[in-house]
Amino acid sequence: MAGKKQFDMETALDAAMIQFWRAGYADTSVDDLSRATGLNRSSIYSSLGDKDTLFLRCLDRYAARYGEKYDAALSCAASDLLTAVRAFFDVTLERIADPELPDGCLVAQSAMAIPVLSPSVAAHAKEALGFQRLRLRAALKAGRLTDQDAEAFAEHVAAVNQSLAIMSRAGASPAQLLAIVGVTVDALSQALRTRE
Amino acid sequence: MAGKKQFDMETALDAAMIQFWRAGYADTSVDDLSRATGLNRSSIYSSLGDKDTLFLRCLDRYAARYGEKYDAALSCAASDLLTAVRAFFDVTLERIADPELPDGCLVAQSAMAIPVLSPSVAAHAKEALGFQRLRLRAALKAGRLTDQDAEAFAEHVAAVNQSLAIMSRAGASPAQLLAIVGVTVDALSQALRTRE
DNA sequence: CACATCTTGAACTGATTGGTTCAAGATAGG
DNA sequence: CCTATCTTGAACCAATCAGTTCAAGATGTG
Repeated sequence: MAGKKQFDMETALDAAMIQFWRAGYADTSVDDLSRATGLNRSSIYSSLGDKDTLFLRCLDRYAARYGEKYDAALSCAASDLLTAVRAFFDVTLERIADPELPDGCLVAQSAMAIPVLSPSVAAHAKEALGFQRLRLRAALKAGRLTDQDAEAFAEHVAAVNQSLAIMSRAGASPAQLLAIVGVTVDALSQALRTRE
Repeated sequence: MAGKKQFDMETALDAAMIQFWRAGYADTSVDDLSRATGLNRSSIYSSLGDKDTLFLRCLDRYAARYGEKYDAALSCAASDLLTAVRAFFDVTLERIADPELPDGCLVAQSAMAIPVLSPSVAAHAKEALGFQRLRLRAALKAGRLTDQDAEAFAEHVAAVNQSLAIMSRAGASPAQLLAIVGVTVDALSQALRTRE
């Protein structure tokens, strides 16, 4: 079988992304990637690059895909900040609830592995986390929070969001995850109420 | 050199623990452990067991050591819950601030790697996280929180505490980490105030 | 001094790692 | 039908992995 592309690049990249997402960089071998994508070993190198390059592409793919969703969730921040932040967390909660996808978060996992990742991969992971904070800071300022509160809440919400990755990996139930974000949402609600 | 023990077991275990803590299970080879402990390869197997056994010992060691500190921090929960929770977070923040120790948290890192860890190691990691929640739940109930609030805050505080591991790995500053826990502490303070 | 005890370094096994190469074969366009 | 193009599987490489074994040597005790 040959002549034309035998596989769909997007599907293959998704499969590789999910493999990295589930097992992490260190615990994913090129053979694992071959099995996950259904692609031949040599096809991976010729079409997707070496392990490092491919991981970078998957990380960026992940950040772009869910970054868009987070952006969309926060788009109503100016008119209804509380709903926006709830929607922000929902992006994560729904992703975790999806049985097709691994638990956790590729960015969180990569951040955790930074001391043993290549500099460029580490930089991309940091960048993805930093972008998340920027997103949140902008949304919180667009809401009715003071600059100081917006900064603090941006750090907090980003951190709580990442904590869902750890907790879901450890087998936390949807109810437990909801309790985690609930306290944060209540705190935000309270902060908004006192400033009315 | 021989005849009597040439190395201090406690020092060696600490060195191994720190190596796992920094690089994680998958990214730590037995040679790394040999280098970190200063022990010979064969000494590791004869004195500390194989990689899996040693990792388990390090994980338990870590959980016991910091578990005690968390317990001590929460001991004043009944009389002053807010101070207790602040002290709880301080255990983590001080550990992160210690330049002798890696950033992050061995338990958080192990939890994140659960899908690729051996069942027994995964169980210990889950157990450590579960114990943390029990600790917190007991403390929050001993304070003046309702059962419902205590449950939710226990999940939340445990999660935020773990999030510090991710954020510190990604290079968050002490001020950023403080902002993260600040929102939680404020929320707890608020919850206590409304119930007075 | 001599013995028993323990550590050490080094060698070794078999499996797996990331990475590369290439002949064989299947296909599409001419 | 023929040819140029591409994928495929398999083999190969050097390096590293976890794990084991053992002779050599150093030590404290008797």
